[in-house]
Amino acid sequence: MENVVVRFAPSPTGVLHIGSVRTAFFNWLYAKHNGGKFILRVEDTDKMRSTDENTQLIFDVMKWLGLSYDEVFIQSARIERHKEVAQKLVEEGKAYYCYCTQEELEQKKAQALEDGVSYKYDRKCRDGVPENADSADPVIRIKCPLEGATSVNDLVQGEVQVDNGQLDDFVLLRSDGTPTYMLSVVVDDHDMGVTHVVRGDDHLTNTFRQIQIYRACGWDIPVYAHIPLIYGDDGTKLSKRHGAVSAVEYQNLGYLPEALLNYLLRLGWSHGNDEIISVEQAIEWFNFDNVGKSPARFDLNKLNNVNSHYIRNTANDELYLRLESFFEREIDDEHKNIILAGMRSLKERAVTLVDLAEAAILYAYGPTQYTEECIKYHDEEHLTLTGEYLKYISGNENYDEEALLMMARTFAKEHDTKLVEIAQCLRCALVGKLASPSVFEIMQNIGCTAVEKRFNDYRNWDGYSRN
RNA sequence: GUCUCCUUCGUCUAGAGGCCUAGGACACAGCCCUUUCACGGCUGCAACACGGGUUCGACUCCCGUAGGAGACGCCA
Repeated sequence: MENVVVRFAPSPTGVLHIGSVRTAFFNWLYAKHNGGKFILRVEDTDKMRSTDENTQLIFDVMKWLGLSYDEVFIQSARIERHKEVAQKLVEEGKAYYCYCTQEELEQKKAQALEDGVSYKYDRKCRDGVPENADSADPVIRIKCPLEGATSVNDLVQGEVQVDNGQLDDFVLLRSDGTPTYMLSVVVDDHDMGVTHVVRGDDHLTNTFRQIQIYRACGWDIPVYAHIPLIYGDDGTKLSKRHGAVSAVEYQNLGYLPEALLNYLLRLGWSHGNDEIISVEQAIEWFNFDNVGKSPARFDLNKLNNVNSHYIRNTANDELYLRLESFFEREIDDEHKNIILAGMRSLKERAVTLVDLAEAAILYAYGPTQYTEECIKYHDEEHLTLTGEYLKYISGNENYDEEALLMMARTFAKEHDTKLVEIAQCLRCALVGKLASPSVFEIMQNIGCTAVEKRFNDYRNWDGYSRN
């Protein structure tokens, strides 16, 4: 494939949607796979709804995900060019001024709805300016063919054909002189040399309109690939009511970019039975043949699974770096080292970076409260037994996990009890709940003094007044 | 309503006419491992929407039906 040029063209009228992220990723992969160019184009022609915050968010998310682009454009900077094309089409008789007022069109639309027929602009102004044209600011509409059919050979959807009778003379330039999306995309894609348009299949029907513009301008039509949308668990287009939909939300929820990308890739695309696919492998394998045509539902369980996999497989020091923004307190060097020492077993238990950060703080600093289940190990028997175990080991030189465990086993046997009784009581003291990495590992890492302090705190806990 | 698209376990999917007694992954259940929780290992549960063709043979090809989704803006 020579000189592939693709683009990701989000509009900053809302926060960057997770579905858009997948579109961006597929574009990026296709460019990388073919050694082509990837363009980021912010489509902000709707000035009323576009915001700088959302634009910034797009850049931030792309950076977070590592989706680098070769060029970046802000569409509104190109408005003059868009206008120029519209004007030229009018001069060539391929587009025309329409003086119909919005009220007039609203009325016709309402009428069509009442009659139960589908509304299409009636082309009133197509063959010349009507007598009573008093609208000061007309729009420019394209002259769509009245007969025949338009077809595309989509890389994902296959051959799709639509009767031109379905098309109406849509607006290219608004009455305030600004271009519509339909015009802007086509002009920009052409000017930027875009060879492949990869986007959500909600744009499929727009394609037939956009092709009319290409034809009117006499330009080459790009290759299209319309990928299915991501649905929510109820099978409809993923939206806010389904939960988190913006890319930053997932970042804040503690998902790793590589995990999110891996998950999104497998949603609708496959490579045999492969589930964990690195970005490098994805670049090598990606193609549109293996993109399914049917929409996929977003499944948080699977994302969680993939995320925990990537967390487990990230090196400890690297993981610590990623974790820093999730810590809810300052960490001094001493405690940082404790966390690093415990990272191997901590990361095995985490689903998100949020979980991991929380568990790490607990590990290094100890509990600030105890869960209800700790009451069970807060009776005289457990406290005495565990207290004696701590006394039993206090004089020992080897304060390491293995030795502590061995001594606990011996101690339990001597006192005719089970290891689990001591371990769980210790666990309550050390982290305030019944699930954690090995208590003996924690003891080794935080040291004898901290262990005794945590145990005393636990002993002094007034567990029974909590209820 | 009109147009377009879709339909394999609950979910993501493998499947290019015989390899299918339909495979994998997530989720779920059970067992093993085990100081808890996880991890890991094993086992189980669970699907070709329906009806017609074509064919010696159909999850795979064709046609219908049903269901679902998307698009129908001076939004993108």
